[in-house]
Amino acid sequence: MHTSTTIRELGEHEGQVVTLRGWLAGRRSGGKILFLTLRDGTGLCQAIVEAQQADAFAATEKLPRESSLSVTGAVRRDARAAGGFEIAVQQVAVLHAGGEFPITPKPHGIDFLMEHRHLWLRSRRPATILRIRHTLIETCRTFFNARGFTLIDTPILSPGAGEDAQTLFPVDYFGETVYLTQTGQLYLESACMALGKVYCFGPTFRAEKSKTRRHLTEFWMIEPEVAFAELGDVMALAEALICACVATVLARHEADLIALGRDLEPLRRVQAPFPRMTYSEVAERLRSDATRQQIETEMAQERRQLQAWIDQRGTLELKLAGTQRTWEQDKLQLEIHALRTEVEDLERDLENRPRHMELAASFTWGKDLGGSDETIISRQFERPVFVTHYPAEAKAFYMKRVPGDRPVVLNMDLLAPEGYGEIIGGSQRVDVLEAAIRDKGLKPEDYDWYLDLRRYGSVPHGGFGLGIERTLTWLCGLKHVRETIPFPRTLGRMYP
RNA sequence: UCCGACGUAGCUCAAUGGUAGAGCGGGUGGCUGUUAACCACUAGGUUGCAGGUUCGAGCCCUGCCGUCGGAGCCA
Repeated sequence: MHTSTTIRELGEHEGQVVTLRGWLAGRRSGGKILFLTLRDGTGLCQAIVEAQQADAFAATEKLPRESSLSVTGAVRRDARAAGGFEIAVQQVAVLHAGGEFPITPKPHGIDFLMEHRHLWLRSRRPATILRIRHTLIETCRTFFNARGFTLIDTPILSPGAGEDAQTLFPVDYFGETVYLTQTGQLYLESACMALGKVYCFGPTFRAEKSKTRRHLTEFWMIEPEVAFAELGDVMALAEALICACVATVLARHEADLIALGRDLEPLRRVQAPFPRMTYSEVAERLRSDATRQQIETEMAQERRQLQAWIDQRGTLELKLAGTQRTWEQDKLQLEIHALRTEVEDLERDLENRPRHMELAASFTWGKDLGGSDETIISRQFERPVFVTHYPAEAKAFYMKRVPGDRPVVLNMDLLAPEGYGEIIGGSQRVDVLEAAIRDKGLKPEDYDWYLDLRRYGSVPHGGFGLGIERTLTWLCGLKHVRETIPFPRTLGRMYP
């Protein structure tokens, strides 16, 4: 029996005979020599099988990709191996010879990949994103723990609406209808009155019939709640949290982010203080000539980019027609395929722009900001932007009001830059509750326990919710939230 | 719920209304340093489903189903 090790630690065993256990990620053959690529969850490495090792050669010569196996052999340094080390195989034990693996090293469409999400996770890109997700979550927890917050697990089954009854998932609970939680907030407020500074982290569910790159029906949210906090304190907390998340992800995952194609410069610019605007200022800005001109400029740039990509594709296609060697054709076809996807995305974006411009130009005070409005505003800043003081009519009952002709609430949304939009929503909480509930057409008796919080020693308090998937989409520079969660639940997809 | 695009081999895509093809993946054979290897041969199709127009439909029309993107709503 030889030392078992992992691919990550291979370099520490140079010259020794070790055993690696993992999956067959790929194979190339050279007649009397095989180049296996092994994957074990810590990395990838090359294993060499020569024909003299007759048993090992026979065992792996036709082994399908993604079969599981353990290989034993000497670790040696070789510049030709990716990672710098390779293993010269002496023995192979096939743990399970698989069937033909559906996902090939060639491009696939998103529908096919999502249909095979359980297998797609083995590919490098999903695994990279999930590791960054792990870091993001760990950073959030560490951030709150270090500041004296107590973790409170709030229930997932709940008797009533947190925000909007229209978007609740009903569940049969021994003959009664209860709902999957949309937020832990109301329960968190109770715990806040007991422990001062608290946070919850868990899945939340919204039955929104939205099919956009920003939406999941099941997503994870981290929500802090702080006693004696006013809106400014809540904003300062959110700002510090985002700075910590960006800094930690940059520090630990620079290579991963580059592998995902993320431009690091915009992330490096994420430093406090973030710009702050009121809703009314945003409404004016949306309707302004400057914004219209900005969108037109962006569209002109996009059209130029689109033409450049189309020209580039044409050049590559010509080159492809004149190319003999197939490996070069292969590479050209991949580039053409990637360009085609980029062109399609950009064309779609350009199609939507006039509509978004129209929506912004005709924006009226009182509406909540739409996704396209957030995108427009967040493209105007290099750092995340706070938008505060939304119309009370557009927001939930539990936000504290500022009285006036057109009442606003002490709330804030944080918009991620580069067009990503809202990643945080929060507020200072209401203290005169019953009237607020009635104003929203809700029944106070449904919220009796929550009303108790204002009957027994209420204090000013506030908090916010951070959407993990949207934040991760922004950090990784992805086009769609569905890649940031292991098994996305969207309108129209429940499988696998 | 509404608007738009798409649906061809296991996968990614071609195919003026006129004989359904390529590459990858699979199979067989060859090659001792490959890097999403390469070379030769090979199998693989009810063109999403149901109607319609036409001498003739993958292509045109209608309906349905599915996927993708957007609006409303939202983290």
